Amino acid sequence: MRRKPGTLIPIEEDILAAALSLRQGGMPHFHGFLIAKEMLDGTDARRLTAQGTLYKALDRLERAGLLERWWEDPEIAAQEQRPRRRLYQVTGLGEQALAQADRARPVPAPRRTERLVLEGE
Amino acid sequence: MRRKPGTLIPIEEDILAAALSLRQGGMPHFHGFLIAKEMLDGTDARRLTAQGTLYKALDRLERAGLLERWWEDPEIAAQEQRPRRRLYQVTGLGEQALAQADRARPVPAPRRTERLVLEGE
DNA sequence: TGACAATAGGAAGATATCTTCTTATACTGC
DNA sequence: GCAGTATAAGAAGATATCTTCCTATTGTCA
Repeated sequence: MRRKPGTLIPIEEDILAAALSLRQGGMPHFHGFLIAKEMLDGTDARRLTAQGTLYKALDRLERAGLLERWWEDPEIAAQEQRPRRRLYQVTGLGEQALAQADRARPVPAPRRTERLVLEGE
Repeated sequence: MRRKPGTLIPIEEDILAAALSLRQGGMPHFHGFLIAKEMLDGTDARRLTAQGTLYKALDRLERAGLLERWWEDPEIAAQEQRPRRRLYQVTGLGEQALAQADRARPVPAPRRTERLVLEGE
């Protein structure tokens, strides 16, 4: 789906928001798998399939300069007996972009974290 | 399924045989995923599922001293952008055990690499 | 021979990342 | 408003290893 240049699409906003929320929780950086779980936690768990979607979004955000990324020291992964992680951090530009997106959509259509109470509930 | 102590079961023979065949082909050691593909190549491809079966067999062989294993240098895995591998090598004991199993079963029931020609083929 | 115990087999999923291919959708320009 | 295009979404699979849980099978002993 074509995108208006300079705008964020929902999954990108979600990633940035989740990342900042993690940072406030004391996690200075994150990795793809973690953010995937984080993003699925609150919301309707659309399977952890579609990981391609997430990793591609991370790619875009990195290329746009909204995220920085680097590989974790492979020794650490080896010590912890798991595949190595790629670590990400929101840049200043990323924070700005999210703030701007929030301003642009001040009273949005119901957010994923909210829900309408439908009749019959 | 209970096993008579000191004997090899088919999957274990297959692993040792495949490993020795690889060694003769110039590969001094192997990793689980490789041997899995190797073993499935000639035979009826029972899906690469049941990897648990293979890794558990590798575990047994290692514990029995028929295989040695060690982790590949994590730097190499990182350089090649893939998960790290656990490397295996058949020990002298392993070779002996395979030879003995072959002697014990000189004209075996049709091997996986052979097949009977059934009527209608 | 029949029951039981021990162990192997297999399915499924966790841990991570990334690629390819097809489908769906949003934007843009006419 | 509609057609066409660019791009995102999603499914699926590759790369590796390992765990858990349930089922099937085999050997042993009574």
